[in-house]
Amino acid sequence: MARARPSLKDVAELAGVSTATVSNVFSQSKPVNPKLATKVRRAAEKLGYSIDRAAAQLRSGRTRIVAVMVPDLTDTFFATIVSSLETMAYRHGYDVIVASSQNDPVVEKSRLRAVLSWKPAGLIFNPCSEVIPEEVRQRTVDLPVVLFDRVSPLETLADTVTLDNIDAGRVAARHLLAMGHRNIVIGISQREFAPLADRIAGAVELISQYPGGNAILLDMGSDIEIGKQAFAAWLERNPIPDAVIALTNITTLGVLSACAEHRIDIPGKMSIVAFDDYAWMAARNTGLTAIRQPVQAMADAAWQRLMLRMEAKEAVPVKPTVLRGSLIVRASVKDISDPSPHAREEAATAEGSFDPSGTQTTMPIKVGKMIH
Amino acid sequence: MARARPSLKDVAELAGVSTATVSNVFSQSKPVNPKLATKVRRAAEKLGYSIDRAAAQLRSGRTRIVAVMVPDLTDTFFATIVSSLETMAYRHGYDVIVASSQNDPVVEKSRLRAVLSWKPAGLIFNPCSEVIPEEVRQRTVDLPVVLFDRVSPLETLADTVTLDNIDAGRVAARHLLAMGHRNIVIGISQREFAPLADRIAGAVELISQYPGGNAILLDMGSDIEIGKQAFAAWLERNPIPDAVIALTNITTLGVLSACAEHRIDIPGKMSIVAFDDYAWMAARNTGLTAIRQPVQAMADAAWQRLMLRMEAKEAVPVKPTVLRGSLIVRASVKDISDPSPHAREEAATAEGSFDPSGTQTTMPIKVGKMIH
DNA sequence: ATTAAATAGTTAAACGATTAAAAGCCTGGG
DNA sequence: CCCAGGCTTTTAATCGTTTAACTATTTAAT
Repeated sequence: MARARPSLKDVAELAGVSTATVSNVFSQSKPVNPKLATKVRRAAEKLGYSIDRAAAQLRSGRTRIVAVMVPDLTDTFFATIVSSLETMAYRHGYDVIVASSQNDPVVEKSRLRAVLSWKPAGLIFNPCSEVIPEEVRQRTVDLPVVLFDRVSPLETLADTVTLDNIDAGRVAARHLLAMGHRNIVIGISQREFAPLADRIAGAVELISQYPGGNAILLDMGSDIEIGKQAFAAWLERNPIPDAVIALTNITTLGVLSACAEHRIDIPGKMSIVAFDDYAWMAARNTGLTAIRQPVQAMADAAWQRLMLRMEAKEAVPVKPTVLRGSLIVRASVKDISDPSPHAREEAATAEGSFDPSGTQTTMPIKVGKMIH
Repeated sequence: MARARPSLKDVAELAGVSTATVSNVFSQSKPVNPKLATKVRRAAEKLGYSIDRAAAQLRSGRTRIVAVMVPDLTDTFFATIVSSLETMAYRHGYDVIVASSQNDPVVEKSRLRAVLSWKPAGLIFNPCSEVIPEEVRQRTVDLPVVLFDRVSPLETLADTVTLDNIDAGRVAARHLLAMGHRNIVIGISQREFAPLADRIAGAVELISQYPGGNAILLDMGSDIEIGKQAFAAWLERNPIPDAVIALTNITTLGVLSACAEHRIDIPGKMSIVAFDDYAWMAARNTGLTAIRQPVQAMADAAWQRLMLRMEAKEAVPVKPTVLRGSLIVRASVKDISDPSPHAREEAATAEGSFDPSGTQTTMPIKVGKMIH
């Protein structure tokens, strides 16, 4: 009973064919007589045969592995992406190797080398900083790569899949402006990251060209506690703003903490629109109005591009995919516009529609005021 | 420049030694003269040599892979565990293959087979249901396995790492009782899961033997929306309870949603203690009092046991590890005890201390009332 | 001085698949 | 009837390590 694991040879013997035929049955790289094929399959079944990855890989030099690197698995956004990718990969016969860079470029480099040493068939890479490491740049020619999330859609190094962050910034700002808000703080964690820079650009553009609009950029760091203190410190030296746009989950939590501590009523005294839509945002007395990223669509797009490249015979031209976010209106933005008959804009809520034109130009930034 | 990847042989040639020696230098399975060793290493460096996993594995039959299976990567609790395991594994020269069963036993089985086909050196398994699949049971003899979280500490099949859920249930109940609460709803997602069963046991035990104590078990399903409706429905047919113990993140969110919708003030009209400590729980006007699992310690313990087994020469006896949770007191529990001089209990906040005695007995359950 | 034991390094045979190249086997046209 | 050409199947080499078995060298013990 406790016999050694059966090999191709055993199957071949039992089926009365050569090992090559058995191999062809499983890899379907060459056609095999259906009669023989079933015989082989039956034999394999009987022996409980399953292919040996190591041997197959050694000989063929290929793998069915895709490597996925994210800045932080702990963040639900990334975890959801990974989970979704895992499902799709599995469905297509690939296995996923995940690595998290813990938001540290040094760790990123070393983990990257580790996952690349698996000789994956493809790489889905979400850089933790604004610079794409050399290891990826080099491999971009011989390895299917798709860059994800923390990259500019203008990046030409490889396929990219990103949110339309400029639009997202605009949507947040437009909503706030339409509701009568003028003094708007933009809570930032890492100003350099492409998505954040774009969100800022989009929001600032609209706010600063609106009569009386005043966009205030506030760096809150990449830690909730620090963000809370930064926001609290700012509040001490300034009047409460009409609203804040929290550009990330971290900043949202920072702002919320500070407001809770300083007893600032939301949306009574101050409104807020958050980024990313988490379950807890709805389970509050005042649900958080937020811009939702089409997580599923983003994962789909990334996988689709990667597959295309992995399975393609010839070179595939680089293409950026930019997806629209959607505004989820809940209760954290108060309407303080004067009741005169304004044209009140509708909240755009078309979830995750593909943007067919993959092109995008960066908008000029006008900053109303800047605080460090 | 674009030469083929160098092999052991190339390194051996350049260093002027045999391939066996080079192999020994890298695998350190046999001692080699330090002088030679450095020569080999230098040669390897020069060629940019790195070992070929597939070949090594094919020949040796061993891997440096550990498989990790969780019910849902999307859940921060599991994601944190995975992330932590990944770090530790990497540090010890192992690679991690993650798979999520999406809380579906069928998916679990198939993903399990997939990860096992990697011939991992170890498996950290967090079942998605209360039954441990056959695939794992069988392998438990020849494969280092540690069972995690959703298992009973009484399980003898393999090492287990769990929260002391009975104690956690007691701690929640004790806190509530001490604050004067008597009618306590226990919000449950999946009654069968060992951790929840134990939390229930612990809480019910204390509540029901307390004078006037009344524990009400309420099934809220494993979905926030459903949980919200279940709780709301219950509220319509019953007076608002003094407090609720939400046994999982899902139930917490469900209760919170229902309360928000029905304008039930927390903790004014009703108190709540949650399980698991997420960042958003602190960033509220009334921070959530919750029982925190020592996530890091749990991951550490799991890894430590697995390592022990993977590296051990002889059989290692099965050992359960049970870790204590800690009560994080914030603002969601109101003190409604009468002001007579009671002995007010201290909140136990010793985070993640190891419980040296790995044994545990299940407490008798007395249910005050039961509602479906 | 002799030999046994210990140590270090080498040789060469695997491991289990894939895949060129060779070999069979048909089919149909001349 | 023969042979070209298109299938399908087989043969056998090969991928890059590890490792058992062997050889050579040193050390220790008598």
